[in-house]
Amino acid sequence: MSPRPQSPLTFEFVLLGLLEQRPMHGYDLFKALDRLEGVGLVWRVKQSRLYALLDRLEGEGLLSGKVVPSQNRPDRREYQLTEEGHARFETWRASPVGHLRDVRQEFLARLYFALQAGQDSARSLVSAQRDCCRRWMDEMAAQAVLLGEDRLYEILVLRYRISQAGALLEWLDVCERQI
Amino acid sequence: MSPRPQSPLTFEFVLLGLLEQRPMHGYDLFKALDRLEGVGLVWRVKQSRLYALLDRLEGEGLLSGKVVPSQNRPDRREYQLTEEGHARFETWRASPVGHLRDVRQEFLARLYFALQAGQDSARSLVSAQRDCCRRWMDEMAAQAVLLGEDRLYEILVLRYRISQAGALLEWLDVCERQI
DNA sequence: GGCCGCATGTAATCTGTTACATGATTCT
DNA sequence: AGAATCATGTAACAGATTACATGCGGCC
Repeated sequence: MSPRPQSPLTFEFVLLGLLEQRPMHGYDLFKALDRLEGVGLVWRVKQSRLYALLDRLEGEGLLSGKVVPSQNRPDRREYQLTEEGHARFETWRASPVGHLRDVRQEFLARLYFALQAGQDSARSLVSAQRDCCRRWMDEMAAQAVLLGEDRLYEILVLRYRISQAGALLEWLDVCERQI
Repeated sequence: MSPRPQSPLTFEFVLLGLLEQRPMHGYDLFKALDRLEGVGLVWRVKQSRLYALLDRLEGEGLLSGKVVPSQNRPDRREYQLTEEGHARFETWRASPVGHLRDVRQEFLARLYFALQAGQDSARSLVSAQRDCCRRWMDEMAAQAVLLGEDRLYEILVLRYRISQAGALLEWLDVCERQI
């Protein structure tokens, strides 16, 4: 077993996804994320962090980088996915997120790559996420019943979550229609 | 100028708020946050982090702690707000949050303490937050107009945000009615 | 001449998590 | 007898942010 200590959790997958489209070097990735477009709309990164993450992902065996020499400029280090990196990314892209709070960044990022992968990927992601979301709704509705009427704050918090989940469901429907 | 390097950003205020109600020691705070009730519903903390934060807040001059000796048990360290801690907390509690993403934890925490402080505090917080939220909506609507029809992903992201903000507005109305 | 873009990072610091440590008391 | 609660932390590590460093080429 080679030293592969940590599994990437969230943002790392965005890097894998961008590199799946085509091999790039760090600066390219930075520019891709620094514009208010595509995934860059939901997830930005500092340059120093980016380089550190690329290092780590290579250490974990999900990326492999090779140096491309160039004159006048510093050598560039071009990264591409390994097979394991590829496999892990596909799994990530196809799964819904498990918490309402992860929709804002994580689900939107998955959706971006699913759309790149084609209508079918995107539709099935959206529909899986909707199933999840319905389950959250049911759980929260069940919790609401247990709450005494005097717990004003707790009731409001729960209602907040339910209303956010409700809006999410409607938006997922919109997505399905637009894709 | 005493050494007060950092201003507390988010969770620290929750601690200030709990200590405003009555002086407590670390373990009390931990228990208060560890139950699925009140602020504990939206913000939890690990014990080790909690003790570290209390240290820091004392170093920043927002809390002062004094040791209360006890036999059989380790001595407890009881914290209370300093005047500056008090002032900073009041400011925090009365202001709306500046980003949609901060509603989930930060606004809900402020609401908790605003409710404790009385109906008027809570109502004025809710109404200030609604004004903010309306402004977000306007900004996003303006952005949406600039977007070409071919930018499917960008449109969906924007719609997601708008739908979340819309649900938030409705929920804020509910809050106002319930308080 | 000065600033922006290209292209890479390192170093220091801050923040948070995980795991560990202690030791009495009260509940089951 | 064993588990949970009381009450405090420390130490080691992981992660992110901030600031700094370099140096060329092209544009205004």
